[in-house]
Amino acid sequence: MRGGTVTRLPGRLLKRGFFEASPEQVAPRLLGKVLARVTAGGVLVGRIVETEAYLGPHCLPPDPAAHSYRGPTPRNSVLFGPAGHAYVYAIYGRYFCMNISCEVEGQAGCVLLRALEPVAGADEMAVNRGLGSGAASRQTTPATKTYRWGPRKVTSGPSRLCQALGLTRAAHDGLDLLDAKSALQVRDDGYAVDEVLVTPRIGINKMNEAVNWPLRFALAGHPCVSGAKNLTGKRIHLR
DNA sequence: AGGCCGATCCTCT
DNA sequence: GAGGATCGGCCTA
Repeated sequence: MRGGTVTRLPGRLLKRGFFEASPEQVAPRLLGKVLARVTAGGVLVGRIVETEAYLGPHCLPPDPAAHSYRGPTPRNSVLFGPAGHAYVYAIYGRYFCMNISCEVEGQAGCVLLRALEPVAGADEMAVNRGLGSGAASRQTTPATKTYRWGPRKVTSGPSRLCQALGLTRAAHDGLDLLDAKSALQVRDDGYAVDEVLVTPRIGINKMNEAVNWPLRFALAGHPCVSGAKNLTGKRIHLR
């Protein structure tokens, strides 16, 4: 079953060391792990099915697409702190995106969460998205390939997943994701990942070399990966 | 099914 | 003062 109300957190917390590494390493390894938000009424859980790596300014060459590219600012300060913390920022005046800080304290670098698969609390997620309760389990229309409903409409996209889990900068930026008392946690429930799709990042369009860097990772063939296109790339197996 | 466009406001220069 | 790590609606077909 999927989407029912749950109060128990699945699996176990990840270790700090998991995130004290290059985002390029962390991003693919994060696939299959779960993001859990503890609310007053229960727990919203989504499996991470799509990520992107953003490299810190200490890297050579540095990553011009990263928010940390020009060094610490009030907004991105979490990125320069310890690993395993949430960096939530507002974009286009209406949306939020969520990242997880990587590297040791003092170095920036992060992983952007681009898509989840609802695991628990799917109905509440659908309501948070402004869709009807039950939208996550409602069938889509395969004939036209247009996803009017279904889990894809609920948590597929970096700002959609924030809306689904009710994540905001005010409430969640800077939270430690590896603390059992935290309202937002990343956990491992033993889900085994097979094939990983690797492509360039989405929305990085400026004329620089970083446009083509293969830093987007997704569970190959998973229906909740964002975008109907952008699915071409090499496929790898994690070692 | 794919492309374009506007919304909307915060952040940094 | 410019420009977003986006989204959804509307257009063409």
